[in-house]
Amino acid sequence: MKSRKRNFSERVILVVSRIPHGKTLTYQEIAKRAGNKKAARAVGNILSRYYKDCVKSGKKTIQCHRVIRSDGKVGGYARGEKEKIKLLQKETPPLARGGVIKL
DNA sequence: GATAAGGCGGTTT
DNA sequence: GAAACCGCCTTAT
Repeated sequence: MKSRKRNFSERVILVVSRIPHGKTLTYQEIAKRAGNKKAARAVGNILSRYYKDCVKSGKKTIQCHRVIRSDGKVGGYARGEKEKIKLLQKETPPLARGGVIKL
């Protein structure tokens, strides 16, 4: 939907794309940065859509696997939560030991 | 501390 | 314009 809320999805994608290597962000944090901290749910939806859209378009995919829940759980993933966890543990050597980091 | 239910915002069809 | 969907969060039991 391209209206005034277009900023939201845009922000979400931007923030997620800005996540540095080895770091993870929570949906809530992203949602908060996007404008609505309560829109964490929408964030996940947007990410999934955007990810699929990227793959479908053959463009570079975003780091959607670096996005986790506030509980420290990976949450969900279009390609499977296991893959997401694997990727996170592989590229997250320092802080997020044993689980994941927040913020 | 863990599990259950409710509510919330945004997108897509 | 309204209903359904989603990768959630928060509060309550």
